[in-house]
Amino acid sequence: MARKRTSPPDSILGWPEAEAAHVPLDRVRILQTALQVLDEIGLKELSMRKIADKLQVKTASLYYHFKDKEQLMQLLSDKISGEMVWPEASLPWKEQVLQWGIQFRKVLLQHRDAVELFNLTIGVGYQRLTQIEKLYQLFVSAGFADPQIPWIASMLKNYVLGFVAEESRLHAFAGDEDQASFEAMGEQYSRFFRQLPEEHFPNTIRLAPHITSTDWEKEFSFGLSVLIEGFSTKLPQE
Amino acid sequence: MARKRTSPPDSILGWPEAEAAHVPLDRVRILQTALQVLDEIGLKELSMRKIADKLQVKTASLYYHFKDKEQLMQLLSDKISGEMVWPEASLPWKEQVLQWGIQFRKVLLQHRDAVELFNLTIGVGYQRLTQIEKLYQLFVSAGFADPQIPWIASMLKNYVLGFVAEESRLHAFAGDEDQASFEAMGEQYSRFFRQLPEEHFPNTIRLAPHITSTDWEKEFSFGLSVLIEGFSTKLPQE
DNA sequence: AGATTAATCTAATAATGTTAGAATAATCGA
DNA sequence: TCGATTATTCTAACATTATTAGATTAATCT
Repeated sequence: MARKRTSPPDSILGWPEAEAAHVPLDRVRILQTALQVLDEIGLKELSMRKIADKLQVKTASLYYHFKDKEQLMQLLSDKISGEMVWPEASLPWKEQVLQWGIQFRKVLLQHRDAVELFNLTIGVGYQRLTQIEKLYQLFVSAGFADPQIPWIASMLKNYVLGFVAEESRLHAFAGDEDQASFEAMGEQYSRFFRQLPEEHFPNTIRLAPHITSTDWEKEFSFGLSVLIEGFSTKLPQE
Repeated sequence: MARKRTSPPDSILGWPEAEAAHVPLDRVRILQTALQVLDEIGLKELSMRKIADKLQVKTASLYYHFKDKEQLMQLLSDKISGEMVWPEASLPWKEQVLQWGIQFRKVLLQHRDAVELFNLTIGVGYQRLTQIEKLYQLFVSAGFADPQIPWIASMLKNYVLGFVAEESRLHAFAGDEDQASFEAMGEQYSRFFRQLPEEHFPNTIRLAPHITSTDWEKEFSFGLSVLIEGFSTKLPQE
């Protein structure tokens, strides 16, 4: 894994790889590998040491580039946010909301524990602010009243975050080893419901099949539709 | 803070306080004081050591009663959930949803960092399961279709969690020292918006006044109303 | 080449969750 | 009431964490 630098490899003179020995650190490169580490071992295991190790650098060096771990995580969440793809501004607003939600969910699912990271940090970075700005823009042009726009935008954002949180929580609950264990997942999960005392949780038990074998795509767009319809009722008539 | 036990205080003979020296530990008492500690110093500072200290007990003793910190936090969130007050089942379902949301938010605001605690643990405890069970019951009697009930209930729960998360996050952002610094809070908060580059965040800046001086009660019931209206559109006609 | 700044490392600190095994307290059977 | 058994709590250690001060090396500029 770690490449030795004592005896440089026999390579053509001036070949770039030769003196790529110790590339200096910078925020971008640190965040890059931090994201890699996150994807590999998850948020709970993500530590300054592990990031530094992967960079072949001592832990303390990171503190020259970041105030503390919180700032690093802050910027990490911002980097992830930067992967957002914006919906076409020409589309009707309902379609735009739909696309925004789909894209946001996609980004969150792309990186391990991304939701937890988002919930742990405040969205004051450039990318995350832009994300909200775009939402505001969307609802402004849809004709919503100014005071309600931040409320609506917040609801939409929180819906996606909450949804993906639950989605990946259940993935973890069922054991994340194989992705082929789709069967076993439903099994282990619904075993939990079966052991509940029937007299206290009649509805939970009766609805269990619908919970354990939910179609995430369907559930997600159902929720978006609920929100969009709900928003519509608050749209001022003209 | 810690009371010495070497020389018992001069007190009337047989006075109860005298031999209240070492009450044995049990889950209930530990969780009680854990909740106290949480309210005093917050989730980030909550440690096994601090809980044990308050109980005048060594840290390791807690591990006789709990598997690990996660289980303790798990049951702690469950205890908080137990403070829920359920809405009257005789009320119309829309009113019940409203009351459920209001009560849940109230409970979450009652304890420091309760939302973060809820987000960090999975809701498989008795009280939290009951909370969901009640929601299911509510939507069943309202006449919703079975497959959608878990979806709707999840949305409602996540809305309250997301809302209170944001609410208390902004409290913290503005400095939680004085509760009298309601003015200063808006000030420090809106200073943040003023320093944003105008060309990139026109909407955010224009809407800033509505964000910094939002009426939380109004915003909360607005959101509940959006959800209720949205749910209504999914109600099967009969 | 010499001096100044930038970047990284060494080494230490305080705090965390957790565990094995010793010591104590409580309980129960005779 | 004694002895043995079980239930709790403590002692003492481990490994890991984030963070910092100050020494050391590398890079840059005059």
